Amino acid sequence: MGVTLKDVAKEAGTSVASVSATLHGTRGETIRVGQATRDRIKKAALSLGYVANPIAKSLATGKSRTLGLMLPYVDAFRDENPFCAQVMHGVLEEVVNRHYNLMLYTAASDAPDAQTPLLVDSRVDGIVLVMPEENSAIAAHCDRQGIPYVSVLQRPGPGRWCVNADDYRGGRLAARRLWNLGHRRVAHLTGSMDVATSAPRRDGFCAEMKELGCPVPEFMVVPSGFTHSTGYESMKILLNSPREDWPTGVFAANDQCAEGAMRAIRERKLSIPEDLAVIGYDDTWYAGVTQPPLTSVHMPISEMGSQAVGMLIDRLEGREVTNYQPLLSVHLTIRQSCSPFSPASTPGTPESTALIQ
Amino acid sequence: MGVTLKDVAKEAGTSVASVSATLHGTRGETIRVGQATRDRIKKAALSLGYVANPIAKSLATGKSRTLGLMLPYVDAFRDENPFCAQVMHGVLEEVVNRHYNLMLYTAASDAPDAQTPLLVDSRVDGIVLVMPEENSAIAAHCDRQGIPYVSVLQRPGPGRWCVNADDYRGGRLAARRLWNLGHRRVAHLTGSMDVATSAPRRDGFCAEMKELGCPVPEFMVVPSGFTHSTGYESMKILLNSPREDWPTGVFAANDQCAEGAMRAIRERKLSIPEDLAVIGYDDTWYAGVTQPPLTSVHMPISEMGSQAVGMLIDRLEGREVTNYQPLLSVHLTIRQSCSPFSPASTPGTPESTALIQ
DNA sequence: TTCGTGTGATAAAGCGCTTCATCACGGCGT
DNA sequence: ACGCCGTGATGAAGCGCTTTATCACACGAA
Repeated sequence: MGVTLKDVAKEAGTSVASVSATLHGTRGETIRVGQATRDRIKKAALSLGYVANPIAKSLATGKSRTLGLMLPYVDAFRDENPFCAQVMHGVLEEVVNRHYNLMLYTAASDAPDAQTPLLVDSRVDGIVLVMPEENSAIAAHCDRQGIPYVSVLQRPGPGRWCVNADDYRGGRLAARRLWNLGHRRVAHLTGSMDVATSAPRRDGFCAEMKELGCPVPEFMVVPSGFTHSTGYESMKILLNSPREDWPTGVFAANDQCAEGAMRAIRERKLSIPEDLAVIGYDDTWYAGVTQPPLTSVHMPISEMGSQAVGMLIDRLEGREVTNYQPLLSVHLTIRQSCSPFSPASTPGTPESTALIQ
Repeated sequence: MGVTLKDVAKEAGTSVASVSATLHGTRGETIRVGQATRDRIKKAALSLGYVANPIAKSLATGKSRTLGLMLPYVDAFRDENPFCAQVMHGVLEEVVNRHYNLMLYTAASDAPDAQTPLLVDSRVDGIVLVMPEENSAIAAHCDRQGIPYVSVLQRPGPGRWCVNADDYRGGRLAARRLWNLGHRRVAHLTGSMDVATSAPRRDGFCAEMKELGCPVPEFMVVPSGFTHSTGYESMKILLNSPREDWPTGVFAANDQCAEGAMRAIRERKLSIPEDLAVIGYDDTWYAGVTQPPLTSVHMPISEMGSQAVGMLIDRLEGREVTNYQPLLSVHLTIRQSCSPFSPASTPGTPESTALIQ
């Protein structure tokens, strides 16, 4: 266990320096090795089964070709929400593409003291922070330690590297869709206000409705959350109001929330989308398999992950990054939960099938 | 950037050795430091903001306190199946509990040559392999390099450390449930046969039905897969047979497959569970939000992840592990997709509500 | 006084790799 | 013939930490 450079050097009858230069191509000059020794070294390495020790390499170079991914909470994956998983997908993909490695960290919420962020150690060259909620402790730690990072879902700030999707526009798209289908009494189940994306989605939604001449009354904006159960509860609140106050269209915080809302709606024996249209957010695979399938604002989640990684690596390798606060665009994916026609029933409001983009 | 032991030593007016011993408690003897210097050192470290360099530590000790998690494919997270995400949850949780770190690897399917497994480098003390399909290349690489590993979902073999759930029993539970509810014409949509869990589930299912005096005819065992779409297609095949051959109960490969099957069933305007009962497998959160919610064989997925980590660390730290091929138990979680009563309709076969465990 | 012996502390040798500084050598221009 | 330079190759320092061997120094017992 553990063939070292020295072993290879001895076998090939050369020096460690030459072996190092040959096997791990030094960038260009300083060390030169002739073709003959090169071959001898390669053969020796192969026959001994040499495999480099990245730890030693890291110590010597000060770089580890490893990125960290900091997840907001330990439960990021038990969670019913595939969001983290999808960010991770993008991150992993790009990391693999670029021949980097990935370390996983979690901002353990149970130990909020100064210890925790120490997890983010010098094993990594830089880190990707998934920070739906502001957590300045970790960012501060990175700043202090001089660890470059880029955050996902954190609001832009001066000098802050962060990738976001256009939540405000997402809200507007949802509003426009409902309005186009003829809905005039619409509601919004907001995400948790601790999460940075919630407010812009709500604001975009309300702004668009207002511009369309149909402002959303305050009681139609119901605090909810990003889970199935919060969606269910919040929708029930709406449906407990007098019948004439019921919305005909609902814009939910995300897909899980929307499905929760749909459950509440079904329990009232209302049909979707005829009696009540529903729009979700995120457009994860989940939206495609609900019953009925969800119309949802599509957020390029895994792209956000890969962009973050891309920016980070570019920065680490000294390339210039012009836009370090990209705002990725969203669009609406239309399915049956909010459409003029339903698969199994009579057509709904048929006036506008106009594509929204 | 980079306060070293030496800096602290100078500041405290002592030697590096003492600082090392004080700050990173050496186990017991060899080096002794008096209380006075101890205090001085701690103060110095604090004031300089010293933080240890784990890379150097690793190089010196040969241990990294880091585990690797090898995922079967890059798309493990884009995938609609939350399985990987849940294993990961368990892994991460235990890793954090034990104060280890986690590196993420992926068996990139696009580069099946010898290069790939090199990703698993000596940065890790051991690795957890999630190997639904046999992939001996990676295992072989670990063997060769002497990297300890434990695999999840790999069939037991001599000397092989692996954690599994009792798939055979899971199949039996599903069969028993259907039988108890009076179903005599039952079908099984199998998982992909490349995946180790598929066969035992099928075998358990068929064995139980046979023992109950109701063997499953061969055409009722339909090759399917672990996705929504394969479930949909396979169910359609079943429903394309003459009406009198239709099953009254279906045991699907997993929850996604079951939901696909349910879609096919709905398209035929059959109701679930009255006309056709459906049982899923895995019992991820997904099973709870389908329409109707899925009865599903519960597999302790995240526990499998944490057990794997637990075993691995125990081994690494020289503790004795008596059972290195644990078979975790499964149970049936009953919901509406396979129950005598339906929420919105007439009772189905009311004979047996007996709990199955 | 002398010899252990326990205590506090340190110098220095690695861990496996990178890389700077240096060197030997042969060919070429003048 | 001399000095120069490009080429091939190497020794050794150093990355930040652990750990072994060693040492200095009292203090109590013989």
